[in-house]
Parts: sequence; structure tokens; C-alpha cells
Amino acid sequence: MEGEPSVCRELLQIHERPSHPQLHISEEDNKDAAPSSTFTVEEPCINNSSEGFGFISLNLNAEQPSQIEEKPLKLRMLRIKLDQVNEENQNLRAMLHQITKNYTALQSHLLLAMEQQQQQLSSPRNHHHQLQKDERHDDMADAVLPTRQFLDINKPPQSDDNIQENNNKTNVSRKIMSTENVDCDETKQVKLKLTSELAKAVEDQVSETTWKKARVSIRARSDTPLIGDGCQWRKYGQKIAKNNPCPRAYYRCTMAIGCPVRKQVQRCANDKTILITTYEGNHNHSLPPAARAMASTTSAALSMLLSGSTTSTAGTTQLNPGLIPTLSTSASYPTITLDLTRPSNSPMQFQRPSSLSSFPSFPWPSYGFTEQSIGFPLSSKQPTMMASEKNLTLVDIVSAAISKDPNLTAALASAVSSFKGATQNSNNCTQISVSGHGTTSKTSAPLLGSGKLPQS
DNA sequence: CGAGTTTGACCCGCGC
DNA sequence: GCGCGGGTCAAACTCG
Repeated sequence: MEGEPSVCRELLQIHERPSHPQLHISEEDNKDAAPSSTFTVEEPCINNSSEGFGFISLNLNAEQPSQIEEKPLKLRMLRIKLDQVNEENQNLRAMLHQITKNYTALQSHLLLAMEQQQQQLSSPRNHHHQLQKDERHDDMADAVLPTRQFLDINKPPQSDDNIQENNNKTNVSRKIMSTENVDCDETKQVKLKLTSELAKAVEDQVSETTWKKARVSIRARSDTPLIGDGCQWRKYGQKIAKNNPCPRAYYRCTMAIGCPVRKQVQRCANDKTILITTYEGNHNHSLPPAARAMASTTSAALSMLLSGSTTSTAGTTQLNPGLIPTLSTSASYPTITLDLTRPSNSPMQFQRPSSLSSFPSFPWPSYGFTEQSIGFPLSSKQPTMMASEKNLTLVDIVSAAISKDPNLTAALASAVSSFKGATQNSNNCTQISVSGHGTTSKTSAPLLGSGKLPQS
């Protein structure tokens, strides 16, 4: 930098690295600069015609050289420094604008992917084809959606310092609740953003659970022994539990060695068409897209349970008669149950594809599922009816349930709110049950990678 | 033959 | 300490 007008060199360097347009002028540099030099600071600005930053020139010294000589050099230096600060401020503002822009674009992309997934659920013939697309979308969604798996257990107790943070997270939930009824593009964007915030909050909150073990239980009608959930399981035991003639099967996740996630599958004693699947533990590996959706869903449910963050009445006011949270103190561990077996008065209509119009009408409305998409009804006369396409997964049921119907989220909130009060009277043995719309499923395909179905 | 299931035995926590 | 019940283990078994 010796003996040359360093400011000009600096500006050249700035042009060469527009992504980091920092102007650095030291006093040493200006000692070498000729007194008559014109100092030019370029301010970054948003270039609308192309991506990245553009520049506008700001000439700081329009004075004549003779006038410059009259002013102390220190004043000019201060002015330059001031403009440096302004420039940095502008730069940060521009970067923020760009990030916001990218974020919005990403959200739109995610929304589009979610809509495509819903369409895919409605048209099972495209199911396989769409799976590949979804996988690509899912890679992108990884940056937004939480990767927290089914549950977190054995986490350290929540400290008092986290209470304020939790309150903030609670506000995120409330914000989502409060926007449920508004339906416009802008609101969709806001909701999507808030959902993302909630997902992050979920991830944080779940890790702060005060309970050693917590579970998510899902009740769904199914004639088959298992409902696929995107994961690979191995049965390691079976037991006849008390007060239930139906055996309880124990499964362990085999997608990775040492994965601690387990699940129990048992039919309801009162209604044997209801299959109760209970998840426990936290995957120690990456999940396939379907299982990841399930993980997000169950984590969200569990998070609501663990945070007790639903003192807001926004959720309860939107409950429809089919979403009736109930409380039980029979569970050994804190358990949140998503009951997808009860019918509701949802305005969403059950769309029957024309190809199945000969089948009788079933009373269970669904979260946008068609009979075809959920693989139902399947009579014994049609045992080979699109087995792969009709593999309704638990992911489909629960994810669609929550994404399609905000009332289920509200129901969760309401249930947790009730639970919060209930836990004051009972110790860690409270079970929450949240009833959603009735969905009945019948799957013909086994679980991923599992060659055999358990004979429970 | 390997992967997955079955099933009786065993372990462990909890209540009395 | 004892019994009960839920959960897990592991050898035997099944299946492709």
C-alpha cells in the first residue's frame, strides 16, 4: 500500500468482492494518499436487475482541491469513517432484505410442496411418482422443518431460566392459533413462518422436557396389525396386558444400530377395530421423509404436552364437536394420545373417487383423504387392490390431520390446557387424549423393509 | 442361511 | 419381603 492512492485500490477490491463490500481505509493509507485525491465511497444497494448487490457511487468530496487543503485531514477522515458506518448499515440492511426475500421464496416453495403432497394423497395413482418429487422437496424442507425425531427422552430438567423462553415459544403457538381463521396469501405466509418458528420452538422445547419419559400414542382404525409410519421395526416381544385380551406387541426401530426408539401396538379392548400405536424414544439417525413428517407431528404434539403452553383460549374456541379432549390417569408415563377414530362435523367433505362409486358410503370424514387414497374400503373380494398405492401410513393420517385441520391443533392445545390443570392433582401418570376426525384405514403393504407382518 | 417372529423366562419397579 | 404387571431377553422357530 505504500506510495499509491490506496483508496482507489480499496475501491477496486470492493468491486472485485461485491458480496462483502467493506471499505477499509486506515490512517496510514491516507498518509500516503495525495491531498488532491477525491474520496469516493460506494454504497451497496439492492440491484433489482440481478441477484446480489449493486453499487451506487457517493462522491464525498466535491470541493475543489484548494478547498480540501484548507480543511484538516482529520475532518475528512471522520467523514469517511462516518460514511463507512453508514455503508455498513446499508450493507446489513441489504443483506437482511435479501435473506428475507430468499426466506419468503423458500416458504412459498415449501407451501407448494405441501400442496402437492396433499394432491398426491388425493390421487393415489400418482403416489409412487410423487414420492420421488417429494424426496427432492424434502431435501429443501430440511432447512426449515425440524429434524427432531419422535420424542426426546431423558433430557435434563427444565431450569427456571427457560421459563421466559418458553413463554416466548408459547406466544408463537398462540400467534398460529390466532391466524387460523384468516385465509389470504399474506396470512398463509405469516402462518407458514410462524409454523416454522413453532417447529423450531418444538425442537427446543422437547429437549427441555422435565419428564424422564413421555410418549405419543395414536389411535386409528385399522384392520391390519400395523400401520406403516415410514420407519423400519423389529418385533422383540409380545405380552397380554391386564384388562385387555388383545396382545400388546413391542417393536424396536431397526433403521440404525442402537436406535432407542420403540413402539407398542395394541388393539383397543373395547373396540378391536381401533389400533393404538405408542411411540417412545428418540431416533439416533436420519429419517426417511415420511417418518420425518411423523416425527414432526408427534414432536409437535408432545411439545404441547410438555410445555403446557396453552393457557390461551384461542384453541378451545375453535374446537368442533368432534374434537373432545379427555383426560385419563391410567398411563404409566405422560402420554399424549391423538385419537383419529372419532367422527366430526368438519366441513371438509369426504370425496369419493368415481372408480369406487359402487362402494357404500362410510360415515368417517377425513382430512382430505379419499376412500381410494386411504385404501378403503377394501373388501375380501379385492385383496390385491393396489397394495402399494394403498399403503396408508400413520404419517398420512396424522400429518394430514394436523395440517389439514387446525382444529386438531386447537384440540391438542385444549387438551394440554386441561392436562396442565390435571397434573396438579395427579403425578406423572396423566394421559391426554385428543380426538380428531375419524379416519379409517386398511393397509395391505407391510412396513418399510419388513418382510413379514406380525401375527398379533 | 440370514432375517425376522414367537414365546417362555427373566428383570425390575411399584404397591401393599 | 412378596406378589403383580409391564417390559425385555434370547433361544427356538419360520420363511424366503
